Amino acid sequence: MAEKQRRKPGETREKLMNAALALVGKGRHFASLGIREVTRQAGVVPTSFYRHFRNMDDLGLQLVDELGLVLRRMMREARANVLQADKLIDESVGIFISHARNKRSFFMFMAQGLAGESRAVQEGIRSEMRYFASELANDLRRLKVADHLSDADLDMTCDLVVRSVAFSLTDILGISPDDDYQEEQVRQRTARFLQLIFVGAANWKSQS
Amino acid sequence: MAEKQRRKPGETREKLMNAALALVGKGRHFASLGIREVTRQAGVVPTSFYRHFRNMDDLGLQLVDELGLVLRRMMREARANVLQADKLIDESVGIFISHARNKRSFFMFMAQGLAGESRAVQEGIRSEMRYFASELANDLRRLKVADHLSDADLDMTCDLVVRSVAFSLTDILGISPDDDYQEEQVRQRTARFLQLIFVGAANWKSQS
DNA sequence: CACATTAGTGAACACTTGTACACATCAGTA
DNA sequence: TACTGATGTGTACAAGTGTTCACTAATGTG
Repeated sequence: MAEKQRRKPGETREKLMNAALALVGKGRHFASLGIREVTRQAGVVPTSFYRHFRNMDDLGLQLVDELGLVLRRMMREARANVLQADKLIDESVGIFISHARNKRSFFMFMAQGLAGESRAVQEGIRSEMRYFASELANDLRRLKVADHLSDADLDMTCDLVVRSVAFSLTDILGISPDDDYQEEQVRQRTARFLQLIFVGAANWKSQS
Repeated sequence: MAEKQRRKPGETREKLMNAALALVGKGRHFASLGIREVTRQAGVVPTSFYRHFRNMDDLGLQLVDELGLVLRRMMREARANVLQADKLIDESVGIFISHARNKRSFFMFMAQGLAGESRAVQEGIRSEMRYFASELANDLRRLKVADHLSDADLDMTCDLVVRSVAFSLTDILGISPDDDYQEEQVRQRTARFLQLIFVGAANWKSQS
């Protein structure tokens, strides 16, 4: 018989969430996962699932919360490493891509959730993106690199930046994790997208 | 007993594809659909499915082909209606949004497929987007609105434009189909994204 | 008109699924 | 120390799943 003990509270909970992520990382779509499948992957009996989650949507929501933590950690790292404003774009894109590589499953889950079938998960991820964009706007304000922009215009710019980077996710996640050449291509293209946007922002309202 | 007759070739095929789209339109994710579910919605016996598709992925691929037709029709309409270059953005975004409203299920399928679980569907949708971007680049070249840009830079700009519009899909599809106010918000925001990008393109390379 | 092909049907299969129930074990607290 | 609630286990079941098979009706071609 399998031993039954609860070493730490929430250990199985974590196992279940990791199992779901692992399946997503293997190419499965979150919406197609079932309770039994997840518990099997976690090495846990199906009924244990209900001790921690009401259903798969609930698990998805809690994954969104963890995703938030991952994103915040990434932002903190970016803030610590990006010192000079002129390297800002390249450094940030680099950090993003390396996170997308390390936490591949998490970011796959994020990309899926944007058009997923749970409205709540969808809204959660959008909310994370909005937060990210507003923090980016604050940083730029602090760096005084966009003083000529109104708050609303700066917000819009950052929104577009975040969206563009998020879309690049589908590029990165679509290529093999060890295809360094293609990864470099994506990195460069994403960086140029952002440069284009910032050139637009720099010249915004000066015309018209 | 139900009558059994084959009035037109491919009638059931169409019924199955429409059934899948209908379920997607109701909020289900394509990856979570099953053969039985689709045939039930189509009012057809499960075995009929195999007369037309090998599996759900196959159905998805054929939906991508039809999606291509929808996109091409949209592009043709845009070309016919956008006469003056200064209204180009607003008109195009308007046409896009009205199509997204009319063919809601199709565009939901597209948004889902970008991060779906079938690599082939994913690649198909990306391919449609690339085609769209390259056609857009051709149009802009013909209009001579971006003569100072190299071909590669124009391609990149159009790529970013298409991505931004595609991302707006998740905005539009997330709101209720009859929420005109929110739809107008999305329309304006998307248009401003594109304006920002084009301002960037107009000033590209003139600096640095 | 005869015939091969295509498209549709229904029954059957072996599995998988979500969920409920009763029970066992642990951790902390009074 | 004895109790209590949280957590984990095993069994069970009805419903749903993908797929195969043999059969039938309609179609288009010779």
